[in-house]
Amino acid sequence: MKIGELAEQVEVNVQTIRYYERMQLLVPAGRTDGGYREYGLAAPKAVRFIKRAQTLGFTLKEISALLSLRATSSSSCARVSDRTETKIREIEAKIADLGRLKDALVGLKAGCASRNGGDGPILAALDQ
Amino acid sequence: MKIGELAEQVEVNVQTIRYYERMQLLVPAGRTDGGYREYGLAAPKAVRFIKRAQTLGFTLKEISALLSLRATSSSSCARVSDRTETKIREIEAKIADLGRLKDALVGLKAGCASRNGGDGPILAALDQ
DNA sequence: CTTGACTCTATACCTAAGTATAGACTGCAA
DNA sequence: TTGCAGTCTATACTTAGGTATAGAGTCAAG
Repeated sequence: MKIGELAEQVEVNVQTIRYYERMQLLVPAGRTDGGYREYGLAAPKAVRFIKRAQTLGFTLKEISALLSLRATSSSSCARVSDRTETKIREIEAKIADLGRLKDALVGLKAGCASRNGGDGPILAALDQ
Repeated sequence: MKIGELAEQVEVNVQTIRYYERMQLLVPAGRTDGGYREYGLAAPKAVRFIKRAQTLGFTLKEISALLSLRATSSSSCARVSDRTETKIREIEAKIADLGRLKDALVGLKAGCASRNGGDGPILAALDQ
């Protein structure tokens, strides 16, 4: 599939896809004789992955690192495993933070009627 | 406390704190006669909240909205409760995404030795 | 075999979130 | 009372992540 079709399918700008390529995030499967980029079936999934990961607070650089964890072929298994472990811990920390933030909001909502509403809980949610 | 002390305590640039003020995120408790900003004891907590929330994928605008949920005094309880509910759902979606991403990485790590390593699981983690 | 939609590269522009600099003021301490 | 660190406002610059435009090439349909 060509870049325009991909862009339409995942609802992003064509320029954005080319930008991701410059950032090493999404390399087309190949090029036509005329020089047009050609994308495989996994491409839409990859773009959606990037977009979702961004909403989870990962930068394009971090997403690139995440994606490169897939490339198990070359570097040693132990090294990949280490970096993966680090990422897992980061993600767990985010989940914990979000959980506390959610609890604070749930408390806020519950307390709304009962008029407690101090700013304590919400700020405290992400404290340490 | 003055702006420099606050900045040092939370390890952010003085300019950043003033920037947050322009963005309506962090208003100083008051000003000295000479016009210096003065911050209360909650200020460091508020700055750390902003920083953490950013790593969770919230923009400053969204963080501002989160913080304004505290201001229960004025607008109607029902309206606040509604917006809070929406935020809670957003956060739950993020937690779910992160959980799937984590599972994918755990699988990757486990599968490393056993040489499966297709790119399937990691891209699939954030699909739909 | 031409025309119109699409693509190419390169370059310029845009917004969010800061960061730095200039020039003036504050305020404490020697 | 002067000197120096810290602060003020205003303005300019920077980086990340795009988005738009110009000018040239590609390619399928009529």
